[in-house]
Amino acid sequence: MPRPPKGVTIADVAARAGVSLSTVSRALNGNPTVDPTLVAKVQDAAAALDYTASAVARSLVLGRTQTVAVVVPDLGNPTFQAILRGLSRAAAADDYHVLVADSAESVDEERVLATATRRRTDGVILCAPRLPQDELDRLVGGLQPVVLINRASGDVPSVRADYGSALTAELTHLHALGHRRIVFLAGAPGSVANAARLEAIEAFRIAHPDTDVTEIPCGVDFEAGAAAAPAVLESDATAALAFNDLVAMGLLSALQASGCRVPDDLSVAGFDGIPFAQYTTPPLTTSAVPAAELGAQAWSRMRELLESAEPGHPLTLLPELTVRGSTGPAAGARVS
Amino acid sequence: MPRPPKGVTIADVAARAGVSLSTVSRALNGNPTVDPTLVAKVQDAAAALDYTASAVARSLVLGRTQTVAVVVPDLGNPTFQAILRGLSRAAAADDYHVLVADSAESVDEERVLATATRRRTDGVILCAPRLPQDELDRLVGGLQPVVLINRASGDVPSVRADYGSALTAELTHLHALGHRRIVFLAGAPGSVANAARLEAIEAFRIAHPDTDVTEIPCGVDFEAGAAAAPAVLESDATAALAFNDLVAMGLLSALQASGCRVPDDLSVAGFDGIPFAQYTTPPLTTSAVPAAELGAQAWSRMRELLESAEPGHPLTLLPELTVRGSTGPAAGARVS
DNA sequence: CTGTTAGCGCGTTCAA
DNA sequence: TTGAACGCGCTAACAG
Repeated sequence: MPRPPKGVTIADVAARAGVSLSTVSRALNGNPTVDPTLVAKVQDAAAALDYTASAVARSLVLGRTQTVAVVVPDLGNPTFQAILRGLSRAAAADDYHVLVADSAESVDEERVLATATRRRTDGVILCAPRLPQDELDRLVGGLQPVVLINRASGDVPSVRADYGSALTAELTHLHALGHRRIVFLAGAPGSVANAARLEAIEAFRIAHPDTDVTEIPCGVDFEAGAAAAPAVLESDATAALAFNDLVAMGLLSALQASGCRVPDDLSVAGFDGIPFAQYTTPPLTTSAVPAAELGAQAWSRMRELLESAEPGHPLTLLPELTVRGSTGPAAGARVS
Repeated sequence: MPRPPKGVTIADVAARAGVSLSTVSRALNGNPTVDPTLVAKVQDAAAALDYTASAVARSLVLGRTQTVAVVVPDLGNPTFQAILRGLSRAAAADDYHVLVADSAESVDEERVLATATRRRTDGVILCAPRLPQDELDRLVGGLQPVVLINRASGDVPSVRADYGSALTAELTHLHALGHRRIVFLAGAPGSVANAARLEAIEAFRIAHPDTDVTEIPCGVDFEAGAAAAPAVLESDATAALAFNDLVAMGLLSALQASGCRVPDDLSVAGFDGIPFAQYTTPPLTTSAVPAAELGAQAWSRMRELLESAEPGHPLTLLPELTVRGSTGPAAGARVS
């Protein structure tokens, strides 16, 4: 077997085929103004030399890399994974590549990675829940084309899930079950995802003066949820609403470990609708965020931007309330 | 605020600083043979113009992209996510970028993506469980530098989890609990991951003639596991060993839905040790594959390759048996 | 229809 | 120490 020829260039192909560089370029790029005979010759030569045009050189001359960057807060979180997956597959279908960057839930990294990855790609899709709004506004200017996920900034194309409405739906669900004292396990204080939820809670409080919704600072992962269990038990709440499913799972587990029965003693609801929420015991009531769809739509926006077509209008998807066994009638309501 | 200057080139900086292109290049790259005065001038000019050298142009002239490709079978699978996460963070720490490609569990895609992504990166880290060995052997030649995850080929650097030993440990665990009739829910027929498990099973059969281990064709996800439940129930097995945790979770759920008690009626064990396995009911006995570590080590190998240092010797990590509530004494054994 | 020429934006020789 | 010129590998404009 011939050694895989390193550094075969277009000149080598041209020499072997007995034509000029441009003819090789044209032939290989399907330019119709080339004699079919020569096309065949060129293709043969290219095949024989195992030639493929240097992507970097093409990128330089064409001014585009066929690659987009995606910045996510945590590759370990199923929600962002689903977004990335949907995005990656959609982009691949359009022959685009995806450069990923994990900001490790850090504001600094979100900022740095966005600009760093942008320099070697044609655009960046930003999922940066922690970045303060003013910084985001400032950042996106120098990043274009940009698509935002779960954020907005000026008229930058964006796709988002309506966290507020979804949380309201969950609260309403709990209220209908008779819950009047509810605790909310909050996520990262600075994040917009958390802010959206808090806003919905505030509106709910006003609409339902009979119901007491209190916040407990918590976090975004298993450990945070488990660590919050004592605080939840100490409160006199009959239902706990977690920032996301990971928190809910951690909480659920810790609660049950200390003898608390769910949903008999306490109802627990999550958020995001990760696949695993279906397999806890009891299965988790949650709001199903169509994350993969969000990713695919984000790509769609980016594609339009890259083709300098009108980007689709901002998209807002409504997560679907998914009622499962972890929520039930309020303990108090049952007694009365 | 000045418009973010598009297309500021090194010439613009040179003009503004009143020096030549080469001086700008040298100054910005920290070449010590430049007059400190000029360095300052250049830096000022660059800052004023918000200049950053084109990554593509640098890549072309330097012959390296500071980017590696990672091909994974499914971005939706927690195990590969963990690998990607560990890899991505390790690479980022060394100022490298990561291009991801999701082969969607397809052999064709594994093959195509590997070469396609290689062309725009400095190397590829391949996690391709489906690719037949001969194809893999042929492929890696033209891909170098390459690092393999959970595969081997010639003396290509690789990192892997010892699936065989881990499965043996699980079988031994079940055997010790008195199980003598065990079903194995097999994964993708062609995959090496599956082959490694089957091999371990065969060895176990020989070592334990008293135990009957039968395979049931299954799959690699929730649905496959759930769909296999009837077959598992129809068998007279007292324990089921799933290809991975996803399958185990699907199975667990379907079994319980049809009234089967785990582990009293049937023990269930998974594989991979995904975080969620801890939150099923009962919690899942499994083998914890250090996936993030695998990813980090894969990067480490790649880094050594890129620095043309001696790549570390092939690494094999042993997954740790994690016994939880889903496995218990065999129903039969308990009666006797 | 084909070949020659000129860049894409940068790093790096080679002289000065 | 600095600048001018060359080349990375390729595509596109311009002639022929």
